[in-house]
Amino acid sequence: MQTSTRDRIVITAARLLQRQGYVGTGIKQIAQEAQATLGSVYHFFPGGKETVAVAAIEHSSREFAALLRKALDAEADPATAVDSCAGQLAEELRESGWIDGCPVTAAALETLGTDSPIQQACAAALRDWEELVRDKLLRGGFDAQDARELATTVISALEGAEVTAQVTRSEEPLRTVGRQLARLVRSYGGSAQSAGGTG
Amino acid sequence: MQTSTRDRIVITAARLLQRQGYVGTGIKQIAQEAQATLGSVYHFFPGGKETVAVAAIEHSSREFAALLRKALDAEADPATAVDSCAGQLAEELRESGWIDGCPVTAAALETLGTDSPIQQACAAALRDWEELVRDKLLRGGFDAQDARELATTVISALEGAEVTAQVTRSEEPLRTVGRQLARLVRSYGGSAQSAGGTG
DNA sequence: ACAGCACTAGAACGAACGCTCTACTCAATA
DNA sequence: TATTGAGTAGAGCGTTCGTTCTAGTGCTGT
Repeated sequence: MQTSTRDRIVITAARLLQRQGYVGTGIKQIAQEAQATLGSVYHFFPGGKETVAVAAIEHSSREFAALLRKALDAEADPATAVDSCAGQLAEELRESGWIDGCPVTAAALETLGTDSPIQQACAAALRDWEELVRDKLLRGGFDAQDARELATTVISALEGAEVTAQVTRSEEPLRTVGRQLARLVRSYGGSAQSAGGTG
Repeated sequence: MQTSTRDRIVITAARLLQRQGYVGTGIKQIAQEAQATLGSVYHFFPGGKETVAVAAIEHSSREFAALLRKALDAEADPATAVDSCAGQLAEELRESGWIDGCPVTAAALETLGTDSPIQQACAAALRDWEELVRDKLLRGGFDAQDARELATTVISALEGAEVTAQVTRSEEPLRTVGRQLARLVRSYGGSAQSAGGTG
């Protein structure tokens, strides 16, 4: 077997959580689709379902961060890079049949009232992604506060556009939001080297 | 009793769906919190859980549309109106203890693979809300295509900002996104120069 | 009075849930 | 050979799920 049983469980759980949410995903389903048994799942994750979910979300978070980092680094201009991110998300979403969206949103929304580890893992993921965008803007010469506000906006807008794209089964929301975000970023100072400051 | 049993079921289901999603909300819980019995629920909704959910989402959609319309109409300038919307959402979110977010996102994400009536109701809700924003922009003198793209961006960004605000338990994402959206809107042909009094 | 209807009330069903439990395989050691 | 520990395998626990079912209540028209 190429991947270990533990890894297969985490990867499968991540995919199922992304598509069905926390409550909608059963331990038995995870075991079955990971080609593992119930005993194996509880062997590697004595903490039960919640522990599996946290590991899965952390895995998804790292995976999405890698995608984000790669897309951001591929373009020198931050505005173009943000637009490129949206395009990449649109492409992957379409290829998955509109089901593989943001890996943490579904799980996050289901555990809102609680202060569960799942909730915390989702919050950490959002924070990490936002930081990636913020750093890209800082490297592009943006003012610290502008970079922070733009990063929040970019991540939130991409998040929302992905949901909209999934629900409407169309790339258009992501494409449109990508364009508008690029325009917004460019409205600060115009090009890569100048610093904004209209705040 | 002031409200009818049917209405209590729909309103209760709407609130629970918003907070717990579709899978996480049980028919028995709906009945109990609506002070109705299982028999009543199945009397009014012979189609079962899915029928209740669709009615609840349609209710939430109308309710949110009313809030949106009111916030948009309160300001003449579209950019200021959008910012005001975000502020209103932030306020209500904080007051609810960060649990009453977008009324359809959670349910939408759980039924993505399917072409269930729930999915369609969520898609219709998003479309309606976007149309409200688009009409506001058109009344503000915006070009048709600009209005459409901006409306998509505004709804998506607000959607995402609401989720981010819920997860991080902070108004800041909504406040920030509101400011940035206003800036984006203003970047099209200046601020409220045309169509001051729209009534 | 009585039939008819809208609605209330909740017991009960099969299925699925998360989780625990015992039994097993098998390679590595002594 | 015997023992040990990691990992596999799945039966079965108690609970809850969505749904169905029968029984009963209260109001209306005749």
